Amino acid sequence: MREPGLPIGAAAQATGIKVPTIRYYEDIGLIAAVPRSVGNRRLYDADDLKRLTFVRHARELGFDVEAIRTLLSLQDEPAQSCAAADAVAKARLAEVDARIARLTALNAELEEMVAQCARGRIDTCRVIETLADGGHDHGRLADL
Amino acid sequence: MREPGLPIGAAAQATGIKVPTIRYYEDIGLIAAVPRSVGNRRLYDADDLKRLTFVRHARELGFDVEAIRTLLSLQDEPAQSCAAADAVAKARLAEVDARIARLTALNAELEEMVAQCARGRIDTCRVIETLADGGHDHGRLADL
DNA sequence: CTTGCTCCTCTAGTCACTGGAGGATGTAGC
DNA sequence: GCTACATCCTCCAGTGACTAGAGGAGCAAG
Repeated sequence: MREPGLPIGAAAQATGIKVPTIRYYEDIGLIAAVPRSVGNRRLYDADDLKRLTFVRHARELGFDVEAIRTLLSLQDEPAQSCAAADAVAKARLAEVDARIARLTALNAELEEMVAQCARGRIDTCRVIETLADGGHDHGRLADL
Repeated sequence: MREPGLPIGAAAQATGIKVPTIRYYEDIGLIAAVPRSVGNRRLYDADDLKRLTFVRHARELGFDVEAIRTLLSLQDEPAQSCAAADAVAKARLAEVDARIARLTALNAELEEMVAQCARGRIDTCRVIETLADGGHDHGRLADL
């Protein structure tokens, strides 16, 4: 039972995902290809919009595309999906916690820099020196 | 007064930046090209290591390459650099604060998801439903 | 029937790296 | 001096998750 559905622009508005991004998701197989109109336009019905909204929300929560793929496949299974979905969510949670910790440390350091800069004379400004000192090993360069 | 200096591998170890990344920084002109040995190997002296460390630390603090370029150019100017460096740091601080706020909200939502899943029976797992609901508009997809 | 919008595909660009191929150089042991 | 072997060199391609543009086709209104 597929109703005709909306063209991609309307789907984009409805879901808050940009048009090229929707096409991209189809390209990489994250979202199945939807049926086309006679004039070859994509048509999105209510179910498709739901799936797109699911993806958007998951992306907002920081799940990467692979995780979302997993989640989407779990969605179709009835039973044990819970443990698996839980694992994905927990992994994400751990990442988020780590990031918050890192950013908090970072915040403290930046605030110190700005404070020193604000009250010091020009020759005592230590914004750059603070950075150059090498500092306190916040972790790797990767994925702040 | 340039001492001979270390080869790139040792520089990488000393600064915590990977070898290809150091070469990449030179490529994009973030770091000036260092002198080479007779055998065409890059040689890094103490000053170069300082500059690399500066870059690493700035990247850890979440500055993007353009901001670091600005910071590095400010470093060479004597006087007004403080105000400019301060502005860069402040802008970055605001971003960091925003990120922390976002991640904290996200953390709460993930924890709720996981908690519901953990104590519920299989058929009451709500990880996927929570995602599918479309949720509370945390902002854009971009730069979590 | 023309204007102007939305849509199509395809290609290339973004950012900050990361990895590999294929070849040159440096060092340690024999 | 010779042989391993590690380290270095350059260049090119790939990553993730899009984003932007070219060039063309479809569609709805006046």
